Amino acid sequence: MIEIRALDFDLEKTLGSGQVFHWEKYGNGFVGAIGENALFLEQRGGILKVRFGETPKPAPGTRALPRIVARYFALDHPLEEICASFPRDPIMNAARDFCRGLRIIRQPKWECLATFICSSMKQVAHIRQIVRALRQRFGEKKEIRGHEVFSFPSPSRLARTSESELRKCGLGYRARNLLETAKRVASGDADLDSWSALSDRQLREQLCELPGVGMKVANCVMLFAYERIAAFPIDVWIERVLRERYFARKRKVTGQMLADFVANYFGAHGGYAQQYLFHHARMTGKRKSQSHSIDQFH
DNA sequence: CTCCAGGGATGAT
DNA sequence: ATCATCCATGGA
Repeated sequence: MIEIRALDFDLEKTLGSGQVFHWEKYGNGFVGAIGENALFLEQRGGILKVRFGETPKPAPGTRALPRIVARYFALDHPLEEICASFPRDPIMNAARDFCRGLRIIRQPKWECLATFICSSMKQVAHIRQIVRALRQRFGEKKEIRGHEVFSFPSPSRLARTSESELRKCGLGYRARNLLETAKRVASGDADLDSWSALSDRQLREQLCELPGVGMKVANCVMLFAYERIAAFPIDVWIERVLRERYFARKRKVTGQMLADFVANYFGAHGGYAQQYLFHHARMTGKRKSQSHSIDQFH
């Protein structure tokens, strides 16, 4: 068990804000995995307590684990500075107050890309279910505190499944996109790591060539896996916020107008602003705000 | 039961 | 460039 100082950080908000989908509530904390490392996490004030499971042979040293956790949760991001850069308006102010301590996670690239290919036209609860099924069927089993945790399956593992096997995970028509993208990544045709060197525009262009990846998913992957914190995904929730709050009673607002507006208005840390607006809207929305919490184990 | 979801691809204006 | 339609699935 190790302890990490984590100031200006809210574990529950960060894990429950719809950027990652596999962490499960467990007691006063969460069980899940960072890459191949199965973990139990629990926050007590400014301290993040971490227990790790029995890992196979090449276990990262206990020296390396705190850094892996701190990097994953982006504890190095200057959150005060980022929040101070948000525009001052009633909507943004409310979201900023509500989401204090929420950080944009640095996700493994393939895991992030694959899960957001699965996310299209799915509620967060459905995505969690799909991701759980993919991990259980094709991932590697780990154990933490007597509980099974599965790593996310590699591109090559998914590349040698079939569309019908993937459909058994509840993927529907997304199965083909996930399979084809897995093949491109596994073959090296799409080299996700090398894309880190690309400009935002070039990276977005490469991502959008993958089947099942359009502007929204590309922006999610850029924001959640490539540290492009200006990337501003516009989903149905954000679009509703923009149209109802920022473009109130205006007609003929095109998608391009929304994209241009957010790029100029929310600025260099727009991705953070977007995540705060998204989480705030989803948690306080008038429509069905009951039981959005992460599923409890029993 | 109905409604709708962290959309994308395609084809018609 | 913008819009219409279809695509499966299952929680709420």
